[in-house]
Amino acid sequence: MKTLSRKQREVQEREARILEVAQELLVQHGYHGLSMDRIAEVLEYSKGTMYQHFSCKEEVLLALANQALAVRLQMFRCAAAYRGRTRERLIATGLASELFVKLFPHHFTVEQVIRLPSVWEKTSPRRRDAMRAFEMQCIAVIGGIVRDAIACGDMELPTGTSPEHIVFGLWSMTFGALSIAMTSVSLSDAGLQDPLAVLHENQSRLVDGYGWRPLSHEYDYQATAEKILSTVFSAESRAAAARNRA
Amino acid sequence: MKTLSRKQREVQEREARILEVAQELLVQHGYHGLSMDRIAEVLEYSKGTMYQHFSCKEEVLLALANQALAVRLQMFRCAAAYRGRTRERLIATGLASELFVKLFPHHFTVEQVIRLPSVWEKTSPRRRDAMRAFEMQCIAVIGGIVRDAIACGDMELPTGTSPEHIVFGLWSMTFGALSIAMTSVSLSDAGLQDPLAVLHENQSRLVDGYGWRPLSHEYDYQATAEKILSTVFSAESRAAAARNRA
DNA sequence: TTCGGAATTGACGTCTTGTCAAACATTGAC
DNA sequence: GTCAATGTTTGACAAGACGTCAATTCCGAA
Repeated sequence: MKTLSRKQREVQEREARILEVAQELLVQHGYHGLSMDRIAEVLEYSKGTMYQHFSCKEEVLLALANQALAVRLQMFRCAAAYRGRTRERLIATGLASELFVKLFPHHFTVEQVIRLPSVWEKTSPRRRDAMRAFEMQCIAVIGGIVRDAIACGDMELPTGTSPEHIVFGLWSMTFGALSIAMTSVSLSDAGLQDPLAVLHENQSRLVDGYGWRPLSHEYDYQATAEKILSTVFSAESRAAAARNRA
Repeated sequence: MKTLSRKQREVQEREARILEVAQELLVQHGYHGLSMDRIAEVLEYSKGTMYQHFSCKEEVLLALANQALAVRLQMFRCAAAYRGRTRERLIATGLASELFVKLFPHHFTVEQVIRLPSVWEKTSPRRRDAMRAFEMQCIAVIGGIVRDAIACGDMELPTGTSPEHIVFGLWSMTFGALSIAMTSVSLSDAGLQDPLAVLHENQSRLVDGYGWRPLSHEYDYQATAEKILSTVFSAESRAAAARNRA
């Protein structure tokens, strides 16, 4: 029993190291620079051993994605637990997404690649389901805030509009804005020097459009954001700032 | 002179055929199924000849992207020329994006791939600039509608907010929603059966949030959308419907 | 017909993924 | 301590992709 569990621990340990190296290669040399051979070479294991852990390269990527998504879900839960008005809690989740992309810049590439049908197809149902579960739980966290807002009278939704509609709106806008900001080259040429600030404005306007009180001109949400960054996510925002400097 | 131009025509013709085949392979076998060897095999040319036209595989992809983007820009311009209130013209451009992704489903994969840094790096400045130019012109078209709205009093923007901010909001939301809808598997599990309808609602709410008149509850924009689809984009919407059936 | 430059070819070098038989290590029974 | 059985690790190998380039073919002009 003891020896078995030691073996198991060794296997888990090595799996973690594989992902560590994979992430490092991804950060340093991009997607092109990530290969099973190179991971094996760095870790001084043979390629065969790699394939004992992950049946294909795509599985490594999806495992990497899931690792990061677990952290993101945790951050979302911290954000949703912020003690404040419902709309402030929503802002906290928005800040969580931004800090997440700053802290895990490689995750963006990973998600871009993993979502390609020809890559997705090769992954295992087990890990696919894990990823879906993370996605659903993130939606549920934000959806919960929306429901709280309705319950406490901060907002009314017309019949036919479910809380998930707002979640989808914020999700798509945030995802889209970060995607474009990360990959598009000509934004500042088009008069968009600070896409993050513009994203914040648009998020506010969208939520205003749903009549979620207090509306953006009735309340100092800038102060809310600063407070959240310095309390709930103080460690994360310091780490992100440090990374920005480097 | 005459013979030279005939040669040139032959070259252009072949280039078009290469892109045709590349698109077909992409649609039928996904990104994984697209290779230079296979294009050459289908066209019964040698691989070397392929590389006379495109210096690498990435160039083929970017050429494909630019081909589609030219069509999209054209569609945007048609949309913006719709004779109606400014907000109706905006809706026309939204419909144009949707029809575009329905008519060029492969373009989505292409853009996803081309935006990967390790792919983008290998492309030529010439084609990169072309892509950037298409992007900027699309922004300019929508930006023009926003400016018209301000000029005719349909909307006021606070100081510090440029028309491009709204463009970015709509762009990111639409891009994000379509991305998620195309690649995410668990949407209907999360209560989002019809992401396109939800996108429309969110676009309306965002524009409402900017106070662009007439607001969504003051006007029948559903009717506008139907009219646009049956007039400006009647050919495109019929083609998209036919493709949906298949 | 012949010549010279341009276009075309496909074998080749290199890299990557994923497999598998053989070598090696570990365990538990005696 | 020995040994067989079981599990693990290895690296050579097959398959397939990209991109190159020397050799060949083609073609128009003289």
